[in-house]
Amino acid sequence: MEELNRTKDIPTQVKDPELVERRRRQIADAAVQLFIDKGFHKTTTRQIASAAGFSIGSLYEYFASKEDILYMVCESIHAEVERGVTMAMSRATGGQSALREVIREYFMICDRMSDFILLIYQETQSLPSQWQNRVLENELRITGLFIEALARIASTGELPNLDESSIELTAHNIVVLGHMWTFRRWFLTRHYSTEDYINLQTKLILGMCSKKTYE
Amino acid sequence: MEELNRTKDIPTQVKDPELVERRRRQIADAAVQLFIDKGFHKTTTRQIASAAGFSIGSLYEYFASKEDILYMVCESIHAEVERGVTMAMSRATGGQSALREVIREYFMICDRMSDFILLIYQETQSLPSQWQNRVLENELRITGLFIEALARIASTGELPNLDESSIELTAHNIVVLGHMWTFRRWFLTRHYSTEDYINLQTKLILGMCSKKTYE
DNA sequence: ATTTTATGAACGAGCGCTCAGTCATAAAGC
DNA sequence: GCTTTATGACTGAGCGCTCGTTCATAAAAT
Repeated sequence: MEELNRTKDIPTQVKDPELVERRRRQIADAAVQLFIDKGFHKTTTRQIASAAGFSIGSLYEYFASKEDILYMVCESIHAEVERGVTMAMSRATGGQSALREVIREYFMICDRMSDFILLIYQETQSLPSQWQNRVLENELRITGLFIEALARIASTGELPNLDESSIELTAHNIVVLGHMWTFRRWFLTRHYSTEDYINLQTKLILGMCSKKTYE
Repeated sequence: MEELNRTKDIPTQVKDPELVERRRRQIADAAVQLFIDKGFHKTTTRQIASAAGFSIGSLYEYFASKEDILYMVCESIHAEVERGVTMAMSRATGGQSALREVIREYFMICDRMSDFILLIYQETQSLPSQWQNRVLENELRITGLFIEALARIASTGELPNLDESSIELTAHNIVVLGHMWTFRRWFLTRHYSTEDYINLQTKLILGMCSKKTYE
């Protein structure tokens, strides 16, 4: 889980910035697991402090509120997802199969980060609204990566019947169908392996993009 | 919002069953709005009672716990969605365009019930686990309606290249892409009207179902 | 010696839930 | 018909407790 510049905005009492970053990461790593296991509201600040290996007092040297901790957790999660997607895209070769590869990598990230992504779905609403917006912006930025990738592929002449609007919506669809693997996991894993899911969804998504439509 | 037989399982002190039903509906209607506005955890039992026009004491004559109220709210929401989908399906004519119609009706339901569907995504985790399972079963039953509908259409020879697995996953996709309109509303409404969204998604989903695939 | 960081007891607001009591209505007794 | 008793829906002050947060103090670092 990675520290972000964004978290500069969270106020602290402590002077040494390097220490702040180290401790915050320590706290966030402890908190995220508790949030996943019990939810934000049922996790107490004392539990977070002790899981991170500090006193409750110290915790409040590094964060001004419990919600700040949640915010940092959400930021870290999105940062990791974004990092993964960006890497996958820079690795991907061009053309039609680039899309397959990117989808595969993205779905693998969703698989690996299931619990974390689910947490964002469930607890974003618990954030103060200015931070809710930040989290939604993150979601949008990640979707934007897919829009760019699709546009790049479309500009090479593949995906002939996708206009701009369709490209944008398809990007959202891909992102959300990745999330679907996380929030319908309880059911989907009974019927599909990760591989099956990726292959089948890839087939369906490519069907979305690359053919004549009924009008 | 509709009362369900399912809620028989919720215990009560009150003898008259008709009164129980009336009062519970009254409480649920008040509670759902509070839950949507402030979330389950930030809504207090006193607020629910007073919004329903009772004392806190009475509230506990009809429900044994705050979580019971959330459970009933979730059940009512799913009941209404299921009712809508079932009606749409019985109305739908046969053939290719039946799918279009059903998707349209379902997406309209999602539009109308946005806040409610979002609530289920956010607060199902706050339920005791046996009731969580009930809610997930509801979600599955609704998906099942789409599986049946797709199977019916496929059996007429339309949708040639959908095997059983693809039909099932496509049903999940349709359900979730309807939900997407609710949980990405903050962004999607900036770019698409409800009509645009339905038309574009319908085009993309039909693309999923009805064409040769790349292998 | 002074500044910075760490501690955990203490605080008090707020929570879900209870329960002794009220009161309108209905049944029973006369 | 009138009085008494029984019923059960309804009330709300208050209990017991948990929680996020603070702050006086100690320890460590410089």
